[in-house]
Amino acid sequence: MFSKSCKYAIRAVLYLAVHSDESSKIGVKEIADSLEVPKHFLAKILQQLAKHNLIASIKGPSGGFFLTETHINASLIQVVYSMDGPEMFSSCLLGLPVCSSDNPCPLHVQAFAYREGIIYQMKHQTIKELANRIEREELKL
Amino acid sequence: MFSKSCKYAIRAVLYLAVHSDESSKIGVKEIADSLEVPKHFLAKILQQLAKHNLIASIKGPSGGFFLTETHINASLIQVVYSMDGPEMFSSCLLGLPVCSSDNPCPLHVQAFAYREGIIYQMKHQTIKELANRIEREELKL
DNA sequence: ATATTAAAAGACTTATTTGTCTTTTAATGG
DNA sequence: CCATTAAAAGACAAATAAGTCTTTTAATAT
Ligand code: FES
Ligand code: FES
Repeated sequence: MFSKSCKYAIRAVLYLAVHSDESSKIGVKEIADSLEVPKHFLAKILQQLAKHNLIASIKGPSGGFFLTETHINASLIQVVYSMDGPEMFSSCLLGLPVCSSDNPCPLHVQAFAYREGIIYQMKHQTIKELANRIEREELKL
Repeated sequence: MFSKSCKYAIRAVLYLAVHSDESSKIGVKEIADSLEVPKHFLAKILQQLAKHNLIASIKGPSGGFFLTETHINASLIQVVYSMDGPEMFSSCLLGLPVCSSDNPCPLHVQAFAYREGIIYQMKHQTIKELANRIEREELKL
């Protein structure tokens, strides 16, 4: 469903949501170590997220990555979109050229419900809310 | 979610379910043309399905691929399993090493529920039932 | 038997994704 | 200003997935 880059991106953003803020930035190394993902690969992903204004970054000593109030009140859907593009939201489970309820494939009904369910959550829940739930319920990253 | 091979495989099996039987076999060319997928690539996929006994094949003149009564009463889940292996049924949406309700990732609740929905359908519906529905509702392949 | 047909098998190429490494740029503190 | 720190940028390399092509094997009909 998601590419590896996208999975790493989601986890990294949530990690930042839980652990960082304006005054305590976090470096790639710490994130990569915590999430157990390749450091340099993650660096490129974080760069891309920063370029799309989904996370903030500052160079130099005491620099690193962090989320501002704006970032943390956004939804995860932006992250998915910036990593994997729009296809995920609209593509047919069987790879047919269009996915539509008017002209559905044999698996459309379930597939559509599945996709919409996940999208709905990612769209209508802020990163902050997710981060709170992660801390409250001690969810994995 | 599914690899391209797996998508082609599902579509090909459903195509055979609708159009073939013991007495009217179908060649790779016809299937590839109908589904608009690369012929030689599909050939390898059909070979693999045949080797796993999910479809039947006969060489030579008037040969081709087809489904027997046994094949058509099986479920699609076998096809997925034989192409993409068991990961799809058990892997975490965020790529964490294990997916479990005991130790869930932040997206587990939705991801799990909806995944189970698709798996349930693929597991408890026979290929024959699906084929009937495809003809009745004129679904795409 | 033999020519024909179509799948089986396997070698190979291309494309995409994932991962690594090095160099450059910018911010900070002394 | 200068040394240090950490992200940005970009060039590569490896791994996997997707697709192509050729040769071999088996079934059929003449
Ligand atoms: S048409 Fe296939 S999932 Fe919607
Ligand atoms: S733990 Fe991530 S989907 Fe179940």
